[in-house]
Amino acid sequence: MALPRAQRKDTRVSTQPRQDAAVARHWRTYGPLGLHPILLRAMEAFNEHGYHGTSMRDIASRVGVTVPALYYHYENKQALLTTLLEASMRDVLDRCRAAAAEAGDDPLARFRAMVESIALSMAHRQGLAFLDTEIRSLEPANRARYVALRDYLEHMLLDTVRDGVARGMFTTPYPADAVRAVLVMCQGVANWYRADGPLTPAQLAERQVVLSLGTVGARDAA
Amino acid sequence: MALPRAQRKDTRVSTQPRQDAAVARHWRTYGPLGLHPILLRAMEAFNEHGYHGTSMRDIASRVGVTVPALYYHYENKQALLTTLLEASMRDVLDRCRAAAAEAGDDPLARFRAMVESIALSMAHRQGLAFLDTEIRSLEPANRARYVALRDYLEHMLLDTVRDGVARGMFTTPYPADAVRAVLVMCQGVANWYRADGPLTPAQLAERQVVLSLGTVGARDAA
DNA sequence: CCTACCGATCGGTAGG
DNA sequence: CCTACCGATCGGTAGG
Repeated sequence: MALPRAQRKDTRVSTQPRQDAAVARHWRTYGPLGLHPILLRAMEAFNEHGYHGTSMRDIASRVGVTVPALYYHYENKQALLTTLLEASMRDVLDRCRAAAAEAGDDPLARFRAMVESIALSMAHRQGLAFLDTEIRSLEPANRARYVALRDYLEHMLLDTVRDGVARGMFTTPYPADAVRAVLVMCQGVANWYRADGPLTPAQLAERQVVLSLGTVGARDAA
Repeated sequence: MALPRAQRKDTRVSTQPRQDAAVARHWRTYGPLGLHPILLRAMEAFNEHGYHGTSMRDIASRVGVTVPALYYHYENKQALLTTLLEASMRDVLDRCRAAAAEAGDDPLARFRAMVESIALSMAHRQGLAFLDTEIRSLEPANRARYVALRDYLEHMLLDTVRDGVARGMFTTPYPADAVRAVLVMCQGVANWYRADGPLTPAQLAERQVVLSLGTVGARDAA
């Protein structure tokens, strides 16, 4: 019983090579999602009907396999959701970290790069970003791990904003609230952005950067 | 069959007098919710487990009645959600309109009052505001009505921001995106605000006003 | 014995 | 408003 489980996990990892490769390249580069077909279809179903509104039978029929085939690859429905959400947040986090590292120590350049990277993630990975509304359906332990990742992102951004305030480059009297506002603004992109709309991801990201600079009270904003 | 339905509707209206009375008083005044116990418990359940994750039996047991009793008062589960969401959005809209009217024609005063009223709604009516995450579970016709109300709020705010830009009081190059950002910032309050936390609703609202002024590039922001 | 599944069905619960 | 139920479908698992 223990051996098959380990082997299943190896199967999962080996089916997601593209995503990791794309992340390793550059934070502004987005390749195909590279998700296992089961995860991809689960994501689509969760986004259309929500976690509880999606049946394993629905996911199975989208993939074109039977329900037991789903349980062969993933322990249960909860595992599908938590795998998706964690993969999503880790990707955002990795790219944001890379963007910050590339930008260097200047708070303004750092803040711009971080917000750009987050906004790009929301546009390029909208399907994953939209899943954020389902965190309530995570079991406590899974939610705790997800929230820890999200808090880490928030702290990274807050450190930069506080540094910018200390150096007189940002004027907001409420750095913590401003950071929360910036992140919720970016998250909100997942609700309305359309890839076939008038804005490219890069244009969308630039607008988010400008709006975010205003929110933290950057001197040269607007 | 037609007579009982009409009687049910009368019952619903007659059980919600307090809320309307509170709204009529002043946009900064918030009394008790005054929702029918079934709606109140349904709201709590939807917020804890989501629409599809909530069973009618769960709601019935919270109220202390049987499942068929629920169907006596409301047609089905969908009616509970759409009634809650529409009541919530109408209240926000009414208060925002009152705030705008009281503020007069100056775009800055008008924008401040509107954002304050929306933020106050999010803090005082957090349980209703949080339901916004469930709009996906509305049937098309119900969602259309809700979205129309939300769009009206957005247009009210956008008209004010555009007026402010035209008069040189706001400097944002992206009024529509800024308004969307401001509204999503306010909506985000429902996710993290705690009534037993350090901020009163009034303090929370003032912070949201300051952050929002930065987002639209108000001259005297921050 | 393994893998990658299948057809059928489990105990309970959904909205009505 | 309750008791007594329905057709169907839920998440998950049986043997092979």
